[in-house]
Amino acid sequence: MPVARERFGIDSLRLAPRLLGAVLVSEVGGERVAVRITEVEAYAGTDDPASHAFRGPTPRTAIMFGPPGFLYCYFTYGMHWCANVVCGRDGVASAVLLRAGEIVAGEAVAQSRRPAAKTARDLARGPARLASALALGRETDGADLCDPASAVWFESLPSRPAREICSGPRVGISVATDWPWRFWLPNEPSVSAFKPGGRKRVVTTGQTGQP
DNA sequence: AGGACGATTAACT
DNA sequence: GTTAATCGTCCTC
Repeated sequence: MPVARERFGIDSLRLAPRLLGAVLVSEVGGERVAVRITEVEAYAGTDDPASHAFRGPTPRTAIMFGPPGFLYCYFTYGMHWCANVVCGRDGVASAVLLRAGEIVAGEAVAQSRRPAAKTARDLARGPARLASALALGRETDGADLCDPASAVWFESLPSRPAREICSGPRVGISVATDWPWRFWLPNEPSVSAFKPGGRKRVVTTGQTGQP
């Protein structure tokens, strides 16, 4: 059973830490793959210069301005797809980029989709790799994560953030680089290496955000 | 109509 | 550490 839509109806900064440890499942082409999310980034729509939604809705970003609980997939660098969870209330373009995870089911399928992956931890280490392992792309853009018949859904979503969470600047952006809106679980092999844009690591113990 | 660039990855030196 | 690959999207003319 998918997670109820109202669970996604919160701001990206509050949803992002809760997505750490969540299990996302995709069933595309009859093949099922599940991933435990270990790294995410929050994007705040029209308030966030790094967000695709910053300059208002376009055909590509329209899904982010709608109700929560949908998948926003976008194509980048001429060859890769990345996937976001649309959150926040209807009309507010809030979303969380899924940056990395650990494959917990369908590893052989994931490996067949990611032939370049040398080890299991590389299967979903990075946003485009995660999308590729789960076959998220043009076909799943706009997928309703809360529809029981959907090809993509969350099997679990922690009601509280993990006990220990790290945060730091987001990766691969050129604006708002000092906003610590990237979140990851410590000691996870699937979390991509830190890249230019920030060297600091802020360890948060205890719970993050509001209940 | 044209062009710059990107929420990246893999394969190099 | 560096760089090619590759094309949809969006901005400018």
